[in-house]
Amino acid sequence: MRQAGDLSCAPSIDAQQALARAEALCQQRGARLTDLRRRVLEIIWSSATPLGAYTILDVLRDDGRQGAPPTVYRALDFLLAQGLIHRLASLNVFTGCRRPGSHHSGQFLICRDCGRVSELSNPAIDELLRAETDARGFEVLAQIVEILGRCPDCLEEPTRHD
Amino acid sequence: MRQAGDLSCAPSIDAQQALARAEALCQQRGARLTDLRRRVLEIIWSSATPLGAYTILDVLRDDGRQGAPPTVYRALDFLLAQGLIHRLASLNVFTGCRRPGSHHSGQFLICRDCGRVSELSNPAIDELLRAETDARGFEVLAQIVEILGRCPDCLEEPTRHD
DNA sequence: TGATGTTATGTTATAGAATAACATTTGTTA
DNA sequence: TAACAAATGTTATTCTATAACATAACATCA
Repeated sequence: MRQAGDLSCAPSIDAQQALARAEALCQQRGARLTDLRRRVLEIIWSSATPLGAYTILDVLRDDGRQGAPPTVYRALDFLLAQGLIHRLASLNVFTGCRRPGSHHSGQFLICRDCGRVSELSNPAIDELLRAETDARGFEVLAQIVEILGRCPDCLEEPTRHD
Repeated sequence: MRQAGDLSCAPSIDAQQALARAEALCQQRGARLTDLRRRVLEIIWSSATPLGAYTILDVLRDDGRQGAPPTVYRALDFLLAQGLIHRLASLNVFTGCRRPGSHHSGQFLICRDCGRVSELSNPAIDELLRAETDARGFEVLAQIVEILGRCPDCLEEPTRHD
C-alpha cells in the first residue's frame, strides 16, 4: 500500500514502543500480557491500517500457531479492556491506541481510500457530549465518534477518487 | 418491554406521521416508496427500539411475504439513501429518522438497558468536528456519533443495574 | 512437592450480519 | 406491444462474533 503522511496529531509510536508501553502498563496493573496477547498487539501495530479479527487470525496461523476465532477475540477483548487498542465499530476492525493508560473512547478519522486512521483527542468534543448527556441525566458507558472520509494525501490523487 | 419516557428532544413522531412524511418526501423526489419499502419503514417505526435486519425479515415473513436477507437489505439501503432511517453501527440496528428531509448523520444516545434511542442534533458538535476535519484537510463523507449508556428511567431501576 | 483453584487457551460448532450473482417480475416509456 | 429499466425473488456464500466445553498453564498454599 502506498505511503501516506501521519494522520495523527500525536508523535508516531511504532510497534516496539507500543509493546514496551503495554508491558509496563500491564505490569503496573497486574494484568498478564501473555505471548498470544502480545503477539496480537504486535500484529495490530505492525499494520499501517486497522485489521479485522480474521486477518489477525490469518497472521497467527502464518506464525505456525494454532487458533480459531475465539483465540483472537479473547486476546482482543483483553487488549480492549486494558485500553491498548480501539475497535472501530463502523468497519469492524481494530487499531492500536495512541494514548494507552487513559481509558478513553477516542475520536477517529478514517480514510476511505487508504484506510489509515487518525485518532483525535479533542476535549471540547468530549465536553459537549458530556454536557448533552448530563442535561438529560444519561449515564455514559461508551462513546463512539468515527468520521469516514478522505485524507489530505488521498485527496491529492485523482485516480483514487472512485 | 416496559415503558420509558421519550428520550428524544424532538416531539415524538409516530409511525403514521413518519409514513406520511416519507410518502411526501419520496413523491417530491420522484423516489419510489414501494409496498415493501413502506412496510419496512413501518416495521421500524412500530418498534420502541431499533431493529436488526433479521428481525425485520422475521416480521415480513409473519406478514406472509416471501423474503430473504437481500430483500430487507435492499429496502434498508433505499431508506438510508432517502434519509428516512439511520443505521447504528455499534449495534447493527436500524431506527427511524426523526428529521427526515435533511440528510444528516445524527448523534445518538443508546440505552443499554431498555434499548431506546434518542437522536440528538447538536450543531455545536457538528461544528467542532467540522473544524477538526477542516484543519486537517480531511473530507468528510459520513459521521458516526453514538453514545452507549443508561437512560434516566433505567437509572431509577436498581434491579436493572446488572 | 503436590493438591487445588483460577486463568488462559484449544476446539468444535453455531449464530448473526451482509453481500454476490443470477432469475424473475413489475413498471415505464417509446 | 416491444423494449428497457427498476424492483424483487432466490440460492449460495462470505464475513463477524460467540456459545459451550475440553485442556493446559499458572498460582497459592497446605
